[in-house]
Formats: sequence, C-alpha cells, structure tokens
Amino acid sequence: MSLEFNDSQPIYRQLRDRVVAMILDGVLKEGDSLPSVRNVAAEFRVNPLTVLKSYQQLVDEKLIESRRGLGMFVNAGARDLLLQGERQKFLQEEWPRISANIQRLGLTPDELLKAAKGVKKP
Amino acid sequence: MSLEFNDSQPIYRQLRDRVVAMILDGVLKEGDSLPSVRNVAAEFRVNPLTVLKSYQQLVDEKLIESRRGLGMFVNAGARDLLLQGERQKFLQEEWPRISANIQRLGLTPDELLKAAKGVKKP
DNA sequence: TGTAGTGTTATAGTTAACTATAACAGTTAG
DNA sequence: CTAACTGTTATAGTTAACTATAACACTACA
Repeated sequence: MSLEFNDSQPIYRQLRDRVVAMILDGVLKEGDSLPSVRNVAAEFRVNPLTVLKSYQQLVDEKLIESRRGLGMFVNAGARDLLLQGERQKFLQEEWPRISANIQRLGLTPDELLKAAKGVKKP
Repeated sequence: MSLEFNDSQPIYRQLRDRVVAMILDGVLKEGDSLPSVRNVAAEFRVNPLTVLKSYQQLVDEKLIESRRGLGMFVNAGARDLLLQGERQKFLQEEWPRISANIQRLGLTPDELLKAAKGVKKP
C-alpha cells in the first residue's frame, strides 16, 4: 500500500481516524477483528509501536477491546458511540473553522461538490 | 486575549493561518504592518521564537516581507496570491477528506449551516 | 509439544516543536 | 545621542512523536 500520511497530524492519530472511518463505513463491524499491529505496521512501513498507540487510543475510547494472543476486536455499540461522539466533535470543533475558511476563500457549493471525493451523484 | 490553540497543529502553523485569514478578510491590507513578534508573543503567552517562525514561513511564501528595525509588512499582491494558492490547497488536500467525513457521519446541510460560525443569514 | 500468530513491554536513540533567557542589529523619535 | 521600538541570532533545555531492535506473554492449532 501507499504512504498516505499528512504532516498535519501525528501518524497514530491518522491511523486511529482510519479505523474510525472503517467502523463508520461498516467495513469493520462489531465483533470483527482489526488487522494486526504487525501487519498494519508492515503495510504502512511504520513502527509497530506507533500502530499500537493508535489502537490503545481506541481502547481508551471503548471502541475496541484487546484480547491478548488473539487480536483487537470491535466492541458492541462501537458504531453508535461514534455516530454520537464524532458528530458532535466535528460540528463543534472542526466545522466552524472549516466553514469560515470556505467563506473566506469564496468557494461555491458547486466547486465543493466537484472537488468532493465520493460524490453521491456524479 | 485567549489561549486559542488546538493541539491538532503546531502553534506556529496556527499563527500563520491566523495571519492568512486576516489578509483574506481584509483586516490586513497590502503595505500594512503586522503586529510585532514580541507583541504577539505576549498576547498569546507564547515564545517570541515561535511567532518569528510563523512569520518567516509567511516570508518564504512571499506574502509578507521583513524590514529590520521596522517590522513585517504585507506584500503587494498578497491577497491575490492567497486566493489562488489557498483555494487550490483547500480543495485538493483538505476538502476531500472533510466531505467524506460529512457523508460518513450523515450530517445534513441544515445541521452544517446551524453549526457554522459566521452564517450569512442567521 | 512446538510453532506461528496475536498483544505488550523494555531500552535507547533521533527529530521537531516549544520554551527561557540573553544578546545583537537596525530604525525612528525625542 | 539615547531610548524605545522593530527583527534576528545564540545557547540550552524539555517534551512528544517516531524509530529500531528485542524480548516477553498469551492463544490456537497441527
């Protein structure tokens, strides 16, 4: 795979966000096992400790749990938890800054739609 | 003033973005002098070197210039330069991730409008 | 039993960001 | 000329993030 990391945020947080996205998108369902620390580390050419750190953050957030010798597993209710928490976090902490930026740059809804990634109706 | 820094990005980049916003908003016009390194450092309770670093980044981007003994000044054409560069940067590097997130969280235009900061028609 | 897969811990080193403190260098107004 | 502003450089220390390497602990399965 590719080396797809911004310098705008630490890798472990980007990895955490990636798993969160997979849970929200239904790629990872409750009870599913996460790709192993070593596998992810190899895939992204990153230190295993960095991956572990991102996983432990998710454990702290009660989104996944760790079973020694087995792997990390998505908790029951993880997606619902995320839909609550992440929505609020996004609307309160990110969106105000973003929307101010959009206005500042004079970007139109049209331009934004065209630049969006997975547009519903292309 | 307040201590308004995210932990999501280094302070010197947030300071840089703040100046950029002021130029785009017309608060700082071409030829205007920027608040002095020491003043900004005092205002935000931050080390002068951190402020200097953010200003030097702006110098590198040809947005401002430094006159020793006098201060830092907004370059001619700075706003136009920004309107070009920042728009492209935002649409290509930030917006795809953001819009994917919005869809993922199932946020509606209505919710977004309500959560925006400086909404045009409240 | 042993092997190969999990998570976890230990040790140690590099780099970037930030800090404190101080001094140097140029401009302007009194 | 001096005082009070500017930007700039020097020195040195802290912390967080990331890295490399290795070992330990647990589980499943042949």
